[in-house]
Amino acid sequence: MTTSHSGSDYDEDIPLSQSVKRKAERERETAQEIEGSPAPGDEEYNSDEVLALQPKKKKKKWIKVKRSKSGKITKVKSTKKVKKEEGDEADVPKKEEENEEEGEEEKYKWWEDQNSSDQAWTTLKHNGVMFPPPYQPLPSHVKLYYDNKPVELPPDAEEVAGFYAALLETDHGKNPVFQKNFFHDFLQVLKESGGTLNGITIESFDKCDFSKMHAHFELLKEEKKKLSTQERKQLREERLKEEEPFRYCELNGRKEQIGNFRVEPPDLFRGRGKHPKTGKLKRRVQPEDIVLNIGEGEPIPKAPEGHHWGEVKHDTSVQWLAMWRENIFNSYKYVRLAANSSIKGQSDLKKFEKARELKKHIAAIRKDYTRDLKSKVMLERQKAVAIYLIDVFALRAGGEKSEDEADTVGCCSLRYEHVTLQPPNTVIFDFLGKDSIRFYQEVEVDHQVFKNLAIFKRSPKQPGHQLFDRLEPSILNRYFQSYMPGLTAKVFRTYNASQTMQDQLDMIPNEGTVAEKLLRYNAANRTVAILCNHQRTVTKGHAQAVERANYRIQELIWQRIRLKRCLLQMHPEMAKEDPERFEELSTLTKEDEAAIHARIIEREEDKYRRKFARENDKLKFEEAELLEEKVLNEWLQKVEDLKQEFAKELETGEVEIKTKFDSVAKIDKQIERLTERIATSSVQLKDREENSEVSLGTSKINYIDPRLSVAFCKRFDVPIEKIFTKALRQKFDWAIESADEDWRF
DNA sequence: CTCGCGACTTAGGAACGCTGTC
DNA sequence: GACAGCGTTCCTAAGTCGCGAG
Repeated sequence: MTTSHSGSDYDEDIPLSQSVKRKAERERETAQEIEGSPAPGDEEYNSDEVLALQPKKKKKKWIKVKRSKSGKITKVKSTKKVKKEEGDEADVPKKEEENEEEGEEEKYKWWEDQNSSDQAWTTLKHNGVMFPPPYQPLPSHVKLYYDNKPVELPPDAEEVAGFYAALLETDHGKNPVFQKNFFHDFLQVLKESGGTLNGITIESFDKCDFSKMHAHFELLKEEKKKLSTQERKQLREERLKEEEPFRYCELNGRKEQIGNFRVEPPDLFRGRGKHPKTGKLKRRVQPEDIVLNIGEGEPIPKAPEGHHWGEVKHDTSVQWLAMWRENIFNSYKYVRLAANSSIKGQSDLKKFEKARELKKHIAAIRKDYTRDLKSKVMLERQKAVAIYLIDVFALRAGGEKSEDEADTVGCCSLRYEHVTLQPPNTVIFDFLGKDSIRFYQEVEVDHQVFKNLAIFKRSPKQPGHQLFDRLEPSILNRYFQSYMPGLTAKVFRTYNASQTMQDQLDMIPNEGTVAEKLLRYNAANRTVAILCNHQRTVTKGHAQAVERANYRIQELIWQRIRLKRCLLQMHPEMAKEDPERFEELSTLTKEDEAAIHARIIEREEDKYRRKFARENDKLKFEEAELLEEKVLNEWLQKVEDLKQEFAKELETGEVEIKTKFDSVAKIDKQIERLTERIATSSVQLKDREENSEVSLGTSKINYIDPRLSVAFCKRFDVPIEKIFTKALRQKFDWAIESADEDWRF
């Protein structure tokens, strides 16, 4: 926390408990001019609010000018209510064939229970955690080279070097910060394990050659890729069997899945964005580091041979089964239940019910912040603008961050340089949010918001300074509680996401094929994802994939044109009878057609060459006689024939009519088929492109009330499997079973 | 009464493995 | 029958926010 450091004391912010008075004050205020420079009234907050400007770096990196003390609100314990969604009118007939969830045991419908306990659990039984395998030293011919000389590393140091070598060619491996942090920790471990075994002293990262180690890991990867389906299955089964005891626990007497039962293996920390600590060694977790949480009186799982647990406790107020402290931030890691567990489901349901509750208050909140945009008290104005941003642009709260984390921001931590103002009321947001994902938006905002942002940026503030120098999430959240218990900044994201989804789904007409409905559902989903700024990086091959898909569509159109040419060849009079139908013939230029031919030829040749290589590979492996070059040439001759045919076709404009398509009826049918394929391919491509930078999953999993999707499926007769994967169906079982087609957010 | 810590949700990318297409 | 391309699952980092120790 930054403490008050300049001489001046700032205005006493009015405690919330006096909001009535605040209101009276505001009512005296007259409506302000909007356009042009801020009207005098806009600036009528106390003038002693001089902004402190000396960059004051304590723990915090960014200048916070003043922290205000606001009055406290009596906290209201959130009333827990288990929502009762009856409405299961036994009208779920088509679900019967869904037998994938092995329904051996009676399913526990926790959402039908009146559960109001504040304990996380009453009984809990589990087998502890699964440790990663111990380090396997590399074969003796695989070494790190230093100054071109092979280095004998003690296993502990070799392991760390290996972590880096594996990443050598990745973005992490090439990142200087990553390299520096890794190298520092590597030397540390090397020192701890007594230095190299062949007298080499390692001092300089640049003299280290990890390429041999890297090549070794690549080789392993290749081998793994080559495994046959059988071998894979075998390995999988072995793994599953080994995991079995750790996968499940007994919670309140019922078997439930555990989420991350595996202890995180040692590795180099891969921080996201410009992370100061990226590349540091994440050390191996020992049983002694682990705290188990388990029911009183239950058998304590055995720690691995020669080890013991750090601690065993019986805390029924928390959800975790085990935890340990990691060494990068000295923070905790927890082993908890899977997403499909009753505990997680309950929290989820509660979250959405809380968001729905906000519906009842949102009008008042909006009215109040609109009014407070003109408050005379700086804190109030900042609050109003911040809430506006959270409400309208779905920003996160934005808590303070320390120096040793990536520089990312949310609403309260926005800085001068993140917001650009373009009169009359356009704002450009440009900052890195959670996970260093860029938030870039040019938007028009409320005029008063615009004016206020200008005030918040006014000199002497400059880049590096906090926009909301008096705000922190806790202030906002405390204020939110006055509207509704449990209301916090993040509830707005849930509320706005689900409400948006509801609105979008309402606009979908109940018509068309399942595929069409799905497309529209995804479009709605996408609107939400965009609202929440859920992005993904386009995959490496994306541009190429799009190009290829476009080619495919072009080729389908070309095929259709050819068929139409056949029609005309057989019945020239058709051109006059239905000129529209043959319009597209003239849209294809000779150059385009030649290009299409060339592509097809190339692809065909490629195909045969690859086939040849593949079969010979196989034969070689079987030590059988290899195919002769002659075979390949025969295949290629086929392609050559095709090429000739194309060339002739291009020259004469005549298509050779195949017996397959020798009647009008046959051709018509084929044209119809092609037309269909062209349509679906085009739609799919468009959808894919629009999705290439948007991640739909995050909002589906965390923000959109699943009951919306369930209701949509029931109302529109879309199988739920089309929308929820198996894992999601398990996670949202409560929603699938409780929401009917009329359910509304 | 504060604030640092503890516990929880939310997040994107890597790894995995299935499937539709030729 | 191979295999690219894709969706799904796994992994763990990075947020939010309440609460209790001092």
